[in-house]
Amino acid sequence: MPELPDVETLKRYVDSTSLRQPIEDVEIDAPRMLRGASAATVRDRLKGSTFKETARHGKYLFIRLSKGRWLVLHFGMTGTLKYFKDAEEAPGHTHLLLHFANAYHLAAIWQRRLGRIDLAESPAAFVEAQGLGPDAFDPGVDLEAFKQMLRGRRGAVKPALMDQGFLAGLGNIYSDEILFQAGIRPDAKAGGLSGERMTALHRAMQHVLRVAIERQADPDRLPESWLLPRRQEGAACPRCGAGIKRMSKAGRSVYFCPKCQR
DNA sequence: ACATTGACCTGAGAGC
DNA sequence: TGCTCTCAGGTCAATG
Repeated sequence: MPELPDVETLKRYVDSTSLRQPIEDVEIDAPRMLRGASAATVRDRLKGSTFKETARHGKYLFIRLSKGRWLVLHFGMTGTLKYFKDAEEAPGHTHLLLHFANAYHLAAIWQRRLGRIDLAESPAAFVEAQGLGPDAFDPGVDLEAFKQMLRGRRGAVKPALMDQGFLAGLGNIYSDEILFQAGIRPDAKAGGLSGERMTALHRAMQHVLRVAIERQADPDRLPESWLLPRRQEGAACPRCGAGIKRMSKAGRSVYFCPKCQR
């Protein structure tokens, strides 16, 4: 699930459910997912805090705690959040569970344990320490900045888009979608794209992210004209009807239309 | 600098 | 039904 639009949706979910509620108790069972702060430190910091505000950078969600510092969550491939009332509703694979004073609960769930829980002084400090590039949806990444960044890359365009140190937030699914909408082959050289194609790529990136966020990153609500609902080998390209191709690259599947993307 | 591979985890779906 | 195999929206380290 969690690429930039999914994490933005989770951020808004926290905003609409969990702000300003005192946290009365905390359960953590996530040894491998804690890399910076220990479970005890995270628990102490959360317990008795409220959530003051949220922020997002790339695929990371940050939540400012009233006792100071920010909770950092990364959702890996299967992570998500659930806010609920009845304790019996606690989902399986919950690795962080907060009990609010209003008797509601917030569960952070990772079916596969690929994810991260941490504390940071600030989102900016974390982004710096982690070596993340600018957020892909940041207006500061305007066309000129984007072109400048691409020109410095020698490799293929898809790995560049997915490189969190280059641009933060895009993963396998959305980078395929953006390249599809821009009409660019995933294995085209990033730095060798014409100015026109870089412009198309930038426009597609903005468009895909904006629409996906508007639709709460729900695959069932994304436009039929997108590649996303047909990411399977041989499916009909929504634009030209040709068969969608699948390639394996760096251990991940790449889907594209060989006719529309050149 | 860049690309590839395997490891980390668990579950779903396909094929037999 | 049950087994085995492959794959899944991410990242990191190690290797060519």
